[in-house]
Amino acid sequence: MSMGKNYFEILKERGFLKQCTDEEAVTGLLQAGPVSAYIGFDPTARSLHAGTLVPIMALVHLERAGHTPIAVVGGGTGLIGDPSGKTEQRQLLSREDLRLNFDAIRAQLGKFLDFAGGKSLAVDNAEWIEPLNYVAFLRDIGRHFSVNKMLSYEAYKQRMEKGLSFVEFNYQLLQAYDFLQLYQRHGCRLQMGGDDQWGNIVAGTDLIRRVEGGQAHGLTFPLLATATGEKMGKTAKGAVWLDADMMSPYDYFQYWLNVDDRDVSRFLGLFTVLPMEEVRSLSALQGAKVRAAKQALAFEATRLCHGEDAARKARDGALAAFSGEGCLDDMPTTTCDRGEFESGVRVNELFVRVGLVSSKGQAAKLFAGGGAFVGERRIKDHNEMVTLADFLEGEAMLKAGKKQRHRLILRG
RNA sequence: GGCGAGAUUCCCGAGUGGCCAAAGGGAGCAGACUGUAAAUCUGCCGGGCUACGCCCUACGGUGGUUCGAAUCCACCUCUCGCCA
Repeated sequence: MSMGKNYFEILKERGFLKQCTDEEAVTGLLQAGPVSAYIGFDPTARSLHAGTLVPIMALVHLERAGHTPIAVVGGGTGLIGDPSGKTEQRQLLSREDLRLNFDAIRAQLGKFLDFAGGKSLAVDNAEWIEPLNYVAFLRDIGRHFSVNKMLSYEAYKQRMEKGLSFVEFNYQLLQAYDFLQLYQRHGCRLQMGGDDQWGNIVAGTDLIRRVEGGQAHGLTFPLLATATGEKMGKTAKGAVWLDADMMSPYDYFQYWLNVDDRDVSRFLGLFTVLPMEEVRSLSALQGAKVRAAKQALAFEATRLCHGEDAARKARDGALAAFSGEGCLDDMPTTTCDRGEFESGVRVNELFVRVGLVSSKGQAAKLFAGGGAFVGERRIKDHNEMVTLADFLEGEAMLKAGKKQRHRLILRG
């Protein structure tokens, strides 16, 4: 089979690479033919969020390069909880919760990767971790680990201050064991992950060498923060979820459109599959033109997560709401009975009903700040009424701040 | 197991009997300026409501002292440090 550009080069030029066990060896491995490589995903929530998008995209590129991605959703390790980079002990999840999370996350990854067609694999490490026998594990696997060495890792040092339970201390052994299992079962030779996973990844390559005498490799991605120093994927309303029920494609699109200018270039490389020539030319845009780059970023990111149709709708809706182009039907819209506006409807109730604010109290704060509009009319008081006079040809635009808009349509 | 220190709102961090929904900073939201950007300045910033007032919930947990407790007492839980 013919391979295009080396996957390693792709990672490098798109900004995915932080550390690698052996650049030359990995390049060679990838050059030689299709390779299985894996990344572990934490099943601690019902949905993945924008913070886990970097590893997901790394697998997307891997699949596109003709290799075989393996997504390990840690049903087994999830029972323990990775202490890396955490300052406090993780809450342990029940098996049932993990099961539900696992199914949801696998379905979500399935939007990015081709599990159905067999180009990518999704596996649950509970398969080999749950049956483990303690004594056998200690004897066969545990003997390869040096406590002295583990204690010297930066990942554990932090926790040495705060306290680290024995359960968590064992996490690294299990992740290394995952790698070993994947090496044996699927010939997996490469593990990738966030840079906080470095220690765990290297532990896996060591274990494979000791147990199998085999050579495996690891590489890590930089841990992303936005230009303002925030963790990726957080907004006022919470995480930027990849699940359409938890965050609509329209809002997802808006999230990417509103990123800081300084992040656009980097994000285009990481979160789209646009060719690098295009990424570079978009990144070169200056001033107000940066918005064109953001449009591309938002569209591509939304397309990958929610599909072409949803992305188009999100874009058209956003255009309609903010620039008068696009299609009004694709922006958030609520249809109301004409009758209720004859006598008038209280603004605060209206804003709550269409979901622009979460409660009347929130509405009151918005009004006090001067951030609410019905059409061109600024709302200052929660007792104001919205009547037929506020509608133009049966429609009215509600605004909450500069970035949230909602369309009302009269019926009857 | 012993001794010492500690647990405050999304995060950091003040607060030692009423003036405490709790200083200050960060984050966030809103306004002005802009490009649905940044920086800057201004306002908001536990929640709800029949809203210039009322009602819930909150300073690790439980109980107590008091007219009144984040603040005092007792016990418990967890964390950190030293010792075993």
